[in-house]
Amino acid sequence: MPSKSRHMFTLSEENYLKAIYHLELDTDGGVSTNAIAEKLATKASSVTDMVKKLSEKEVVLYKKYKGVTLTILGKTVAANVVRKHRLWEVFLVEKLNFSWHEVHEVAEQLEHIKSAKLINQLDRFLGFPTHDPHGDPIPDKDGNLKIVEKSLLSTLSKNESGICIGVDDSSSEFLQFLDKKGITLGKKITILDKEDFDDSLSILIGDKKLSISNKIASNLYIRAHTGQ
Amino acid sequence: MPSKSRHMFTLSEENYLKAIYHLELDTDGGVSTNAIAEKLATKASSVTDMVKKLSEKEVVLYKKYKGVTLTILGKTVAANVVRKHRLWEVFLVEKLNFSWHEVHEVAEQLEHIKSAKLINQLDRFLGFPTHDPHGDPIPDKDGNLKIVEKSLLSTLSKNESGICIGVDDSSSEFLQFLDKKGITLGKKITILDKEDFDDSLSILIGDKKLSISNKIASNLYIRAHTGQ
DNA sequence: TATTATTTTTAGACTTGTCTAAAAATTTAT
DNA sequence: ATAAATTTTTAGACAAGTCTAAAAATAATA
Repeated sequence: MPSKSRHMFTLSEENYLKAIYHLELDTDGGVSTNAIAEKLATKASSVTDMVKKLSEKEVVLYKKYKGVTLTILGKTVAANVVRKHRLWEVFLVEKLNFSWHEVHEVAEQLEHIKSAKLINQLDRFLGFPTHDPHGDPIPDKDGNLKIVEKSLLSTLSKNESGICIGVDDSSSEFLQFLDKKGITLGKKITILDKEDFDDSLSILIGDKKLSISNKIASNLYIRAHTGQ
Repeated sequence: MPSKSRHMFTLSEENYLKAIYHLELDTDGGVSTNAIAEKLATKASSVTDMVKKLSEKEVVLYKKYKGVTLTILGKTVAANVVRKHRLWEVFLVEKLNFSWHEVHEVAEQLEHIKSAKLINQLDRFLGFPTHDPHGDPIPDKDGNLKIVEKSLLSTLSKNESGICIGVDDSSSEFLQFLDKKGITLGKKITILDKEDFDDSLSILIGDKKLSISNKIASNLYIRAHTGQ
């Protein structure tokens, strides 16, 4: 009976903290009960119950009907789960030959393994990576993210170019689509032309010319790449 | 809601199957309720409940008051958990610089990760190891063990020698004791002398002479090693 | 074999995390 | 600003896995 200290969290608690963490990143103000319920594919009533519990454990701030916010402690715990998730994803791709579209499900399980030594050694073994296979930043031990200046491919103008550094939608379908088109992280992409009619793009990637829809271009992150 | 097929087992069910698997190896006939309870540090009444459930899932044979036996299916499931446990132990020692006394706790968690691809790729990544860091055999995909002829160091006679290939007691304390004495798997051990009084041994390991108690010698497995 | 001791099972309760259905609060719209 | 729609919370229930305490079965002993 590992005496349930304020620093031990169940699998379910970790998943809630992670969901709130992600939702907070693109929400201003508290995260709503419904938003959490949707993200975790559960019911609002279940969220209310859990949020009360997390509030007692002092990892979230909660005022009835007002949504929740992570405390410093909560943010640290959540970031650590995210850190583990992304490090495992790197491991799966770099060492075990997984494709980037196959890693999420397994990392969802591995992120809950508890062992500080394991994760620190894994980090070292992987060469202290800063980004996961989808281009998302890996929080450091203190939960801090290295922010990289990035823009959506769809915002570039004709003749501009950049390096593909991440995806916004990391669903399996989208990633497999990118594989099929030969679009992978690290590749240089140049806008050859933009079609006003449907905002589709003609791009140069490697030595191949491709035409991609605006929907695709709105899900690809690019790091500016001036000069050749 | 992963529709609970006959091939999906909860963490708790897997732990029971594993416990029964290990107990069956050194018991003839059914495994008793109390034995399982002791191994899992739980109560006999809990075991009875779980055993009924496992019986319905057709992974154990159970007759009230008569103990349990694994079915073919149950044995396969259990062996697969053991396989995962031991492969992860190899990973931790070989790749992440864990000591052999540190791996058990973490492997207890990792053994429950569900992904056939993960375990197959891990196996390949590790070079298809046949034994874990304590010398225990790793079941293959079908649950079969490669049996190696082994004897306890305590059964060797004066002037006989062998290769240290495993431990019986793999508690952290014992393993750390062995570390301190410089006794590791793969080393050649020669019996220099046996003391009738307390059955202690004088041994040669590498180029060092050591005196070890019978208790130690009864926990070390040796593969016969004729000639030099 | 009768009695005692041990093992195993049953019965009922508790916790965690979830759900449905209904009530309450908040927000939106008229 | 009041009514309608939406969101959130409460209340009560359920399944999994565990526990304690008591009953039943089996094993050991006299």
